Amino acid sequence: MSISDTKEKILDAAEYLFARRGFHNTSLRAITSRAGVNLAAVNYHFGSKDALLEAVFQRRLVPLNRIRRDNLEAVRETARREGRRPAVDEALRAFIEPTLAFRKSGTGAEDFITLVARSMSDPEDTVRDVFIRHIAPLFHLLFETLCEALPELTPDTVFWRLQFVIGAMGHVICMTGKNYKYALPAGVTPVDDVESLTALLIDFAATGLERP
Amino acid sequence: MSISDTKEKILDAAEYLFARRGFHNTSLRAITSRAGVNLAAVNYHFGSKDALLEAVFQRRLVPLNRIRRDNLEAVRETARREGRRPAVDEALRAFIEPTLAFRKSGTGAEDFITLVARSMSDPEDTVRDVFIRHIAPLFHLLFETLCEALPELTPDTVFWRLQFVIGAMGHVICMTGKNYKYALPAGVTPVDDVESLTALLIDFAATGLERP
DNA sequence: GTCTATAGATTGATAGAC
DNA sequence: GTCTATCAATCTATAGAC
Repeated sequence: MSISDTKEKILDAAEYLFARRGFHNTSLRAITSRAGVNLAAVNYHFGSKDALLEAVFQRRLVPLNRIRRDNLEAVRETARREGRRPAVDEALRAFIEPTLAFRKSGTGAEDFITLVARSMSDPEDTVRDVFIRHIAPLFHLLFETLCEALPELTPDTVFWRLQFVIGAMGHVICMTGKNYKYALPAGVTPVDDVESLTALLIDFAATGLERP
Repeated sequence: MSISDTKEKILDAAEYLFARRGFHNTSLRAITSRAGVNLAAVNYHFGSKDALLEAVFQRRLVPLNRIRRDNLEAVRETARREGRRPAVDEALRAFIEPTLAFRKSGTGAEDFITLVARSMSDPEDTVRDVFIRHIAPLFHLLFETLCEALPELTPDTVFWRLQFVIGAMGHVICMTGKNYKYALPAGVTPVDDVESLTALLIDFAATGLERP
């Protein structure tokens, strides 16, 4: 078995279990058992459990962040070329759409995005720090773009409204995750359709952000 | 030392530590050590660690839910008497204001509301189930009130927009918690003022909910 | 690179003296 | 009700054979 094969198996199993049970509540035994590899393989290939978490984030978040960054910069560039300010809904879409799209990827990425959303409010510093470290530069770019799009608002207002949007997105990601149970009120049909939910969120968020 | 004294001490310590480190990551030894009581006291007074979590929720969530329920029913009653529909921002305020007010209570309730917000997306079923069990009836009442306030929207739309609001509120509760670190962008001043943040959230949420 | 075996520490829970 | 002492299970990490 080649090196990368075992590493990939471990990453897949860790992603699956971290998302469903949490980092601290997932043992290396559970990971290696699910991956079908030896217990000692994690420490051989990654060094420690913490380093494994970092590797799980790295594998998917680096490509995802590249997409989100390219999208955001395209929105700014287009607006600049057309001599107008970037549109709020375009900026939000550049960030939100590729994020929620993980849900319909059909690969283990579905689990990954749940892991990221949960990491945002994880009580453990270890986990939350990994999240913040990976997301901070991108969040900053989104914030700047929205400030350009909404020059009549104070940066403070834009900042907190953006936090509301981040919170809303994180929550629906958790809710639509595999092991989240909630009782739908009578008359409400479950929305399995990622595109509809994305559109609903972007409309809601843009309307709230643009309030005078 | 009386019975209730020891029980209260344990509840205070558990609340503090569960909020900051998470349920699974907090040992009974850490709790009893902080409370200044014997290790065996938790199992004597509460039966198990799970039962202790339930008691921590009970102590503060029962009174809080009574306030939120009374507020919501007052909003409906006033609207009915005046022959109009309930206002969206009034309904939101009835729910959000007493929740965020925990932050400035000066007691351990500050920690408690962080614990609740984090429980919403906790990876462990044990924790999330306690949250859902306590919040479900109240969420249902808020949902119904908003459906009355927004009869031109489908229940599906109201449901998901309300979820966005819940997510936004939970996220700012986590963010303003004691041990949450984040880098403020240049030009943004930290908002310590709970009232301002509450108003900002209600305005944002009402605007998004009322979108046609 | 993969495996077994185990060290070393921590956990929730309980038995039994006082 | 409170305490000490301890059990049995779990955990991460590593040493060393193959």
